[in-house]
Amino acid sequence: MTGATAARGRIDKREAILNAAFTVFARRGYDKACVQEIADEAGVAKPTVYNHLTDKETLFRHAILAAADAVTAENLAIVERLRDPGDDLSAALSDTAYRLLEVCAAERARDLRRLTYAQHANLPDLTATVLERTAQGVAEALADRLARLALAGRLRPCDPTVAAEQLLALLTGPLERRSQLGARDVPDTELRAVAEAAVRTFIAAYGT
Amino acid sequence: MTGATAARGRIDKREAILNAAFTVFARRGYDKACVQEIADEAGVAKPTVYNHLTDKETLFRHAILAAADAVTAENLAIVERLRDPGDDLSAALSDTAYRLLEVCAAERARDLRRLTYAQHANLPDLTATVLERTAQGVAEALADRLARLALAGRLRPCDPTVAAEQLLALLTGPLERRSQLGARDVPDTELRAVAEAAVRTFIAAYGT
Amino acid sequence: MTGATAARGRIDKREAILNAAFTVFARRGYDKACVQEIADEAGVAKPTVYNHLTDKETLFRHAILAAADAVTAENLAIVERLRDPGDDLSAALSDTAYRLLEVCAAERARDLRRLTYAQHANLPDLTATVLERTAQGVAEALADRLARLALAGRLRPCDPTVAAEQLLALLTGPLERRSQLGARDVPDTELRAVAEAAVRTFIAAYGT
Amino acid sequence: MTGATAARGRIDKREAILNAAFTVFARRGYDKACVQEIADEAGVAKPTVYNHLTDKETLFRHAILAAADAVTAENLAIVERLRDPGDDLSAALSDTAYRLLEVCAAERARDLRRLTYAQHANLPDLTATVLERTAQGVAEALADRLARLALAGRLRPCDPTVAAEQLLALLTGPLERRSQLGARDVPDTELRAVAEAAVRTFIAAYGT
DNA sequence: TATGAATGAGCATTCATTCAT
DNA sequence: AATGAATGAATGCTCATTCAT
Repeated sequence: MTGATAARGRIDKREAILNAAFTVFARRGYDKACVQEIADEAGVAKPTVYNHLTDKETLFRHAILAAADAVTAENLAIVERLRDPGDDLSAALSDTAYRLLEVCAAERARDLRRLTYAQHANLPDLTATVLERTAQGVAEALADRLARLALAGRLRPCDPTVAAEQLLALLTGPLERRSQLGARDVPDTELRAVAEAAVRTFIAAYGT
Repeated sequence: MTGATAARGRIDKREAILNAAFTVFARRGYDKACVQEIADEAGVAKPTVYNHLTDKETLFRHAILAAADAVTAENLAIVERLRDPGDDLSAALSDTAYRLLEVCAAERARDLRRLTYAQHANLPDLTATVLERTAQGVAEALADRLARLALAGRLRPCDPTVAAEQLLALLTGPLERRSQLGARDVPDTELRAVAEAAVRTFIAAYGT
Repeated sequence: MTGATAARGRIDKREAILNAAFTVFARRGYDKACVQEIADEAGVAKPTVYNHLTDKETLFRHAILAAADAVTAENLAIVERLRDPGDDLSAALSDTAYRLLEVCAAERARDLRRLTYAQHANLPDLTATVLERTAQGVAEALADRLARLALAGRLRPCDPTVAAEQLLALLTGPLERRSQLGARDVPDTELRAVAEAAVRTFIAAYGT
Repeated sequence: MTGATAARGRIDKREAILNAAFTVFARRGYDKACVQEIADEAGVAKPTVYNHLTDKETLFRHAILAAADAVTAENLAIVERLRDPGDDLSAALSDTAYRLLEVCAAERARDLRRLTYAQHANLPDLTATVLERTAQGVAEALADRLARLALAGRLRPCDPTVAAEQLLALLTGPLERRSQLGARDVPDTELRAVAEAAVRTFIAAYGT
């Protein structure tokens, strides 16, 4: 067996632990989650968890950040598609909007949001970091796209940061209320409706 | 001592406990908050807390609901003012918007939001109840006002529920991002800017 | 039941815990002793131990100091008898010496010594305090007696501190070696022999 | 590389481990010392420690015994010098006494004493062995010298075992009290004073 | 032989909750 | 009604020890 394989095994185990941690934290919340349960979920012994991640807190931070990066990657890929919106801008935006909602409504994003939010009192810096890596990043990427569209005359001249912020608000606000902060699964049709409504309002305000 | 006075004393004590509970829960989070600290904060002995409120969970529920009702009352009062918007609709909406933001940005509302959100995994029904009593109620009240305005021809005909939802989203979404989910105090001028931007977009989409 | 009785109960429990603690610490050593075993020995629940004594370390300190005070009281009472030595000084000293050896050879004193000594690396201040309260105190009391005896012409003029120190050394040194640092019970006749030899040497050096 | 060299390397590593062990045990005490720290101190991996020494306990025993032998060798060499005391017996004894005190006051001897003593409850046989190899051996060697001196008429006829025991007691007793069981470094002048006083008393009792 | 990685067992400490007063 | 005291149940974390390489 090669050293590379062994290293791979180590990394796999670490990843397994982080995944298990996210799962369990999402299931129980930070405080009620116990390291033993995470270890069980990951199929390792408790001290192995500590060997890899020091601390319950460290474990939490890494699990959260990993999830945040995954969610962000998905969202950025979606926004990126707006680089080439085609002829029907409204349709392109609706598509983007719907896809973003899909990601946000998915379990991982909801759990991530909830867990981060919940620990704000104890781990204030984590909130900031996560926000930066998720919402902020996506908002900026979207602002970039909107700026280009405005420059191309397909949107009225505007502050692209505010425009992006508002478009995202029009998506996530209604989503949150309808999902009851993630308690309820929002059916696909409703997702689509929210996306349509958001884009309609957005175009009314920012379209040419 | 009259019976009424005694009863008053009892009620006062209960209220003191609930206030203390909200304070401590906000400070530490549900799990890290311990009943002893709440008792101390309320100036009573631990068993007294149990005498009045049975359970840590019950205590939490009541403390949260009391805060929710207080916040809602404030918000409803603000929305109510839209019943008589005066000549300048845009100005009236901006005023309403700004005042709502003020309430949402205030500590109590932020704590309420955070605490509720955080316990979603453990107390799912509480999330629903709080949502109903706060956001939902305010959204409906706002929808009522918008419906009247549309009927009066001061807004274009529209689904008032969606309109209200979107106006609120345009307020709370940007607020949350700017406050970093409540981590940072948003200065008054920024609050005003968010309100203006929201109303501008809203009027563009729904104005006549 | 009166308040006094209740308070008594509280104090009794505290004392029971301290006694149990000393017993268990003596049996297992500081680190190997576990609080659960102490609680069991005292017939209380583990948290009760913590209610009364905060900490494993605090528990240890108090248990040790209580034992130290008890041992010291015994020794001081013995030394005190030298205040009235009677006609045969040598006999009086032998009696004192033997009684001191008895105390030092007894289990409690041996355990105390061992436990204190053992934790010196971790709790250096405790060593000092215990030494002060035991050896130091007894040495001083003995020096007082010897000073009076010298003054009365029954011992040759000398530094009573050194004399006391040496007399004690002549007792404890051989005792320790013979008991193998407390491992072996030294039979009474050996105790007596050590006392005799010590006093003989002492009188040879300090007698008139 | 010759087999001998390899063997040497092996032995060196073993010695390094034993030294590291003694250092760490002295620093932390038996229970608080952890094998990892010893391995680090020795510059080897943890399993290597186990390969060489089986057990934490075995490791402890060997480390202690090695130190005991070293201390004893020093002490025996000192006592040996009494074989040729010169004209001034008192001076020769004082010199011996002072040198013995120096060794006993040194860190290694103190640590050895403390560690052995501390583990008496758990490793009773070790106490006995160490005592035999150190105090006992030295006491016997000293008794041999004293016997010869008595035979040569330079000391009064006496039981040399008791005489040796008492001389040693007059040295170590005061030393321990003054060093607070090893907590405090005893300055050289005090060491000398103790030695002088001990020899003075000894000569008074046993001189011719 | 030497080691990186994994684990079983154990322990201090905390806390919600309940009695007895 | 209010409280001081007591407790059962958990949980984070450490460490001696062992595999697999």
